[in-house]
Amino acid sequence: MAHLDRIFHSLSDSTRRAVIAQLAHGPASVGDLAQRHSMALPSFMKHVRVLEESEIVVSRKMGRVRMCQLRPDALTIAQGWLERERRIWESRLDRLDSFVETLAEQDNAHGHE
Amino acid sequence: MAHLDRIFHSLSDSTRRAVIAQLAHGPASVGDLAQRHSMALPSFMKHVRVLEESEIVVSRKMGRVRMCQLRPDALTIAQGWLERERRIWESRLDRLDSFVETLAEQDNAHGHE
DNA sequence: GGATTAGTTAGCCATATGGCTCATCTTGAT
DNA sequence: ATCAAGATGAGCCATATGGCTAACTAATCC
Repeated sequence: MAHLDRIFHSLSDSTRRAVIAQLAHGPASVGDLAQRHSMALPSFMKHVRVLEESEIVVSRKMGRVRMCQLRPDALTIAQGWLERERRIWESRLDRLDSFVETLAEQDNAHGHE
Repeated sequence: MAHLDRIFHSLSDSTRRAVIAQLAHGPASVGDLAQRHSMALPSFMKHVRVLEESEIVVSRKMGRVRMCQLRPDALTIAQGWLERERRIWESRLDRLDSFVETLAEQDNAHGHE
């Protein structure tokens, strides 16, 4: 599960989430992305690399500019995991509800409303 | 957005994701949870604490046993963020499609610049 | 009461993270 | 040909993370 580790780790930093949010609106160069975050470029580059290693972002160099963009399926893996767990959790709550209902019915067995 | 930071950080560790997965099936004590992960209890407790600080898990002590359970809205915040970003990203791709179509049409009409 | 069980606290350690600066390299503009 | 711009590489630093052991507390069991 090292991939999920990397994906969620990427998402755990607000700078990187901001980069994702920005890239959701369209491709941008490292410089463009860096501008909004008052941070030295080498520091910022580390974030870009983290995003690339988690396969959320791809980039390629055109001239001296590196253009970055989101991968089409960037967030679906993370969403998939969350959705699966939530489903399990909710189906359990449903069963629990009906279990509680059953209990309630049994409880009412001798005093029907 | 320190809260999102903490949530995604919690999710970035496979031990903690396993705990969430287990808790999705129902409450469990710290001991129950720890058993499957060959790890010293104090190490494991740190994970539990991380999960509590990110408000994914709540626990309360009954006797000498600490019972843990998922919070009902545990994963919705993370899902919400992911869903918002994906929506932006996809609506942009839609616009881009029509933009490319438009370009193609113009290209056919006038030639290039 | 004494032993056992389930956590908890404290502290150690190696590595990872996230920031910085300074030096370098490549490309684009003049 | 030179210079500026956009990255990139190397390396420093403080703090955080994730593991451990050992010692302690508090509930339960015999």
